[in-house]
Amino acid sequence: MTKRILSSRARREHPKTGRPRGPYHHGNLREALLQAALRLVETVGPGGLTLRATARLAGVSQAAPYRHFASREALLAAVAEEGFRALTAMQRDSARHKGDPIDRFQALGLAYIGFASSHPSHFRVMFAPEVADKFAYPALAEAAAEAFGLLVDAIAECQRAGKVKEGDPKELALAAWSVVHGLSALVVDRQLSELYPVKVEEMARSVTQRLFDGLVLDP
Amino acid sequence: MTKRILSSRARREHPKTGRPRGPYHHGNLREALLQAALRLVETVGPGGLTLRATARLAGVSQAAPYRHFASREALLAAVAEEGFRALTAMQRDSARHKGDPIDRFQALGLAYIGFASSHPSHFRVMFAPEVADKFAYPALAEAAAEAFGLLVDAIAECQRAGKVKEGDPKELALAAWSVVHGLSALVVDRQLSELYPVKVEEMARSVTQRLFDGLVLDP
DNA sequence: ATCAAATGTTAACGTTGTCAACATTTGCCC
DNA sequence: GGGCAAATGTTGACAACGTTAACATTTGAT
Repeated sequence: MTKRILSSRARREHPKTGRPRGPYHHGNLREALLQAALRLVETVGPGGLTLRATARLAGVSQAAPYRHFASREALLAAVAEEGFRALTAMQRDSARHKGDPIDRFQALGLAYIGFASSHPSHFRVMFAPEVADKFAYPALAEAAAEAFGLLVDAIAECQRAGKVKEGDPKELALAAWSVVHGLSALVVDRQLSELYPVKVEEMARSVTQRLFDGLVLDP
Repeated sequence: MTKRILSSRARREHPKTGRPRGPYHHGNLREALLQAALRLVETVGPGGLTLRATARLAGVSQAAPYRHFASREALLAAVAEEGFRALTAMQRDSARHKGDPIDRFQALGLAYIGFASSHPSHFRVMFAPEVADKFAYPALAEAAAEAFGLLVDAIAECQRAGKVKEGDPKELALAAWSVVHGLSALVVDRQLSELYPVKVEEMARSVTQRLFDGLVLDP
């Protein structure tokens, strides 16, 4: 049996609240709230991602989310975690079919920028100050670390293949992360509107190329 | 005569609001509000930077700010603008005494990261999503453009001195901006907490060096 | 079957952004 | 100087929000 998600609880509407009067228990409210939040963040942006709006979209009362998320911050953390997982998946996917380690590495960076520019609001939540301490949410911290780990591994792979300079792969990966994250943040925060939007891919290639010029070993 | 700033309006307190009952007109409320907002953003962070708190700190009523700022967003834009001006000043200052164009260029980048890590909350407001369209605030757009212009000019100078590859200086500057902005954002958003905080300067040098490796012409 | 735990609801509280209505002050024009 | 409009302040209201307390319903273990 498929799980019901969002506000599709059965039965008829409550005359006062207008909320569909479903079975008292939702069945999988946590997941439904997360889906509702993800939908909200894309449609109305991070500012419109409120607990009450999420509850409305999921078809439950304003206080129901507190059984599953301790606070708005906790909901944002869950949304951010989901973002890191989606980002990681997108990066893996775009690197999968590249044979050359350098190509794989570049694909990761381009996918990062691609994710940011195609899901700007979601990307912002992933780095929003509202989640003051990421490490208070271990699942979030782990999802974020996995994304960074992808870069570190790719660098190490390039080094093993003799295609990138020696050095601590973490340090090199930090430089790489900084470039792609920086361009992503500038794009998402509309600091580059003069050039926006078609040239994002072009800028991404240019910017990552500048970095490679510094990392790659020429024969 | 010196201008009164913040809540130092004369006379005695109002028995109900507790607010000092000063002369009805403040004299320079816009500036006082801006100073109050700058103080707030450093003490309580971007989330605590509310219109009402700003008004309280400036010693005026909750609605008074609306005579000078159309909305909270407008106040945030003014704070952001002030941030870009401070950043530009810091960058200029740290590059002033460098003779070599490359050194000047690196100083700009290090100053950028230095500003971000020493004023994280202010830095966040400068790139916050609440100010949806920077170009709705021409003074803000201009202040931001000036900071970017600093980088572009420094690159062009390096090129004239034959120290950096040929190419559109804007494009090269974008790569540079991306690196320093990316590292700044990662530091400010506490993505690098394992390494934090003493190593920021070290990371900054490392990361900018990686970029230079790609830009600088070796003899 | 019973009863505690899990999970939902309603109703409040304080805070916020914003606006309308009103008050005071300032500065200009005669 | 006197009067009057504009500038700039105040008060009081409203809706939306996060959060909590008190209560209701359902579920699952014994």
